[in-house]
This record gives sequence, structure tokens and C-alpha cells, in this order.
Amino acid sequence: MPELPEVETTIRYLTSKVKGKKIISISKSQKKLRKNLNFDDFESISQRKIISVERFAKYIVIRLDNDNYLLVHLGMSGRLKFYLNKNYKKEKHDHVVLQFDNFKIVFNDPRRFGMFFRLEDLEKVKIFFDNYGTDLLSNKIKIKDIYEKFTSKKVSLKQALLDQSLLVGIGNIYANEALFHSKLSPLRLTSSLNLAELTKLISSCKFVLKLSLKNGGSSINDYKSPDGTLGSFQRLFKVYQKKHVIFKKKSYKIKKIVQNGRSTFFSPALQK
DNA sequence: CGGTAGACCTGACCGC
DNA sequence: TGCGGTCAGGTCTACC
Repeated sequence: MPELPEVETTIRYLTSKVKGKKIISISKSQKKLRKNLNFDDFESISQRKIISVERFAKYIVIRLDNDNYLLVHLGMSGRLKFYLNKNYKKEKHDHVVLQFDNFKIVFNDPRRFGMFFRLEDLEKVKIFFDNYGTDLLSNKIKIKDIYEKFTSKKVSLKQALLDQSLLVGIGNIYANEALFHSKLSPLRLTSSLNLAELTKLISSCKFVLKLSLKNGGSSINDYKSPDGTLGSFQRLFKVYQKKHVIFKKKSYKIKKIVQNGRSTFFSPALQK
């Protein structure tokens, strides 16, 4: 589910609800997540105020007033949901509940690929994100550095876009959409790109991410922002799960292949 | 070291 | 109605 636009959408909403608010108590389910809070974490979290909610890679990073951090990753099916106390009734797959004064933030995740854990200071956070690449929504993208990283690898462009140590924020849907927008083939090798092509690819990534953000992310099956609002970017998909694409008033066939276990959709005629 | 299958899970959907 | 197969937005690991 959630790629960068969905994570950003969640964060923007969350910030408006929890910034400056105090966590009264925490509870968690017994079910195993990729990473889950320990009971020892509870005392470092409860009675703490939330200073900020920010994004690092596809993680939601919540800073507390004792410089502890809560890291949340939505995995494939995770959501953070907002409930006024009186509206909450426990649902299947609710795994973590943060209790505030008159509302709750609930981490719900059917497939449990998500993560919810604590890091005890900023240093730990920095170390955790040490290996991540350039954030595509950052204003300080250095094309030359990325070009070096790309050309020193010999993997398909599709795989490279999913590799968060190269570029941060693209997932399977947006990889397909960005490659189509750039008219580059997902099968091309990173080592074959020239600087102009990489520049085009990155600007296409930024374009699809920003467009999606503007539309509140994509709602496929189950993604919703914490208040239940649906995103609408899925209506703008050009190739993902499509059979044909219209380009300059002509229709082109979309081919579906599998690369590294993930579905790739592209137009062999238009993407070279 | 680099690269690639497989693992981790539940649920929705499709064909029989 | 039920059952089996396939597929899904993302990382990790184990192994060559």
C-alpha cells in the first residue's frame, strides 16, 4: 500500500491532531509485527508530549519531548487511524493504541508487515537512516551523486527505483508510473543511463509523487488517511494495472511482466 | 562484495 | 457455498 504520498498524507493529518498533545497511555496487541514496541518502552512514552511528526524515507517519525522517537512504518497494509474516544470500538488488526486526552491514534495492520518501535535518541535515528538515498521530495537533489550510484550498479531501472538506498520514496506503483512518464523502459540497466536520461527519470519521479500528493495519495483496496478520507491518485494511473494507455491520442498496449517478484506494467512501444 | 529468490502475513477475488 | 490458486502498496534474510 503506502508509498511516499500516502505516508505524507498520513503525516500531515496526524500533525494537525497530535502536535503538542500528551500521550496518556499505550497498549499493544500480542500479535507480532515486523517490529513492535516492548512493554519496557511504555514508560518512556507515556505522559510525553509530541513535539513533531515527520517523514524519513517511508517511515513516520514521531518526536517526543524527552527526545525519544517513535518510528512507524505502514508496510503493505498498515494505517494510523484517528478516533474520538467515544467513537472507538476495537477492530480486528488493531495492534497499537496511543491514548490521548479525548482521542486515540490506532495502528491497524492486517498483514503485519508494518513496524512500530522506539528509538531512544536522535543519534539512533540518524544511524537507522544512514543507508538511505536521496529523498525525492527534498530540494537538495544532487544529480551527479545519484548518477554515480546508478551507473556503478547493474540492475534494471525498475529495481533501482525500488531500492531505497539509491532514491527514497518510490514504490511499485510509482516506479511504473514514473518510468512511463520518462519513456524509459523498466528493463534498461542502470549502467546504460546517460546523465540526461537520469535527469529525466528523476524529474518524472518527482512529478508523479507530487501529483499523487496533491490528490491525497492512492486508494487501492484499503488505503485511507487517518480520518478515513480516500485518496484519488489511482484514477490518474496511466499504466499500473492497465491494459492500454492513451498517448497523444493513440492507444498503446501495456505489457505486464514480473521483475524481482514485483509486477511491472509498461508500454514496450513507448518506453525505450 | 553484488544480485536474486523466498519469507513474512491476511484478505480479496476468480474459476471451478 | 466452498475450496484452491493468485495477487497485493514493502522490506529483510539467506544463499549463490
